[in-house]
Amino acid sequence: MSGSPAPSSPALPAPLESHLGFWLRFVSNHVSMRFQKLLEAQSVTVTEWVALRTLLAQSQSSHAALIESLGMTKGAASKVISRLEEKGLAQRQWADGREQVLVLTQAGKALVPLLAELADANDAHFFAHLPASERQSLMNTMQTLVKHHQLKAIPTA
Amino acid sequence: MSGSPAPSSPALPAPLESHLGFWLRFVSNHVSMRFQKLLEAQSVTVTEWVALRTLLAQSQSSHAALIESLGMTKGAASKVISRLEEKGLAQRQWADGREQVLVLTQAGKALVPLLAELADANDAHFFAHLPASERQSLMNTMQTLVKHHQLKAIPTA
DNA sequence: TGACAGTAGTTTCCCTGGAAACTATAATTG
DNA sequence: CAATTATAGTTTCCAGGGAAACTACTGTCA
Repeated sequence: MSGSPAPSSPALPAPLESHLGFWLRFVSNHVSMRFQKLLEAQSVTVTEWVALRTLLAQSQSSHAALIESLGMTKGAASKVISRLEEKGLAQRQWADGREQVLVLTQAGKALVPLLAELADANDAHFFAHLPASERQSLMNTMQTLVKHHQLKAIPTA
Repeated sequence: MSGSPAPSSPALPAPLESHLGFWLRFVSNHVSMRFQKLLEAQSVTVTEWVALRTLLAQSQSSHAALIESLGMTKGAASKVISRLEEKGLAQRQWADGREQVLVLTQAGKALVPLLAELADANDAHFFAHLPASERQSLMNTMQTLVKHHQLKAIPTA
């Protein structure tokens, strides 16, 4: 019982907490969930926010561009756009027969700055207490990862 | 056109990419999704993996403890456990009348090391190319965040 | 020009998870 | 000891997202 470790148990598997992916998922989930709560009052989801913000930036953006921003499948993206249309925040416009262009409505344009404040507040809540250098490192690391792995849309989309 | 910025546009809202939360979510989603793909061959989800790994560590763990590890509501946790039971990987045991204890089955115990290898591989795929110091910083930052905000179970659970 | 491959976007089906109602047991208090 | 309250866990309902089938248009090439 008190001897050396049994040779038949070849080292326990690494604990969950040893994985960066575990921590990223854990923190990220909490950040998103808190943001979702903030957005709730505006009846907007996190995904919809990302879509709206993307559309504001690109003024008129293709469906394909949105998929890339959202990092989701085209099917899901299509549904997001439908929701935004139902809420009167965005609109589909058919350019030529096959490709479509998306634009924010007036209501959409008006809403984005308001939501942006919530986004700022949420990010500040979670990260403002970190020293600036640490925030910068984190940002750099994330961007490095995205670049290195060429993370864009979902690979299987 | 070339003068100073129009005073009527009171500064555009911060872009999505300026938020750490955005990057965390983006990277984390990709990490989880790739891991999900790896687990798929074993018919196990990421959540189930977290539960299994937790149960291995704590040998016998309460439902409540699992909720904390999983970071999800008790309802969802209950369903995860049901799935694990259906798959013959874990088992509920009623201690006294109200609290329940969860244990891995033989099959569960046998499966965990295999899944652990996949977890290691996935983490390595995403993070191994980073210098060790950067990995360490990232880990530290995540843990600081968890501690600072006391992130455990879902606040509203 | 007509058949066929390719592409953009939508729809359907299914699974997962949160919210909250519900069940069953335990603790409290008169 | 009964009645009430609190707590552990389950179930039901609903929303969001992936997979893949489907629709509709656009080439391309014989």
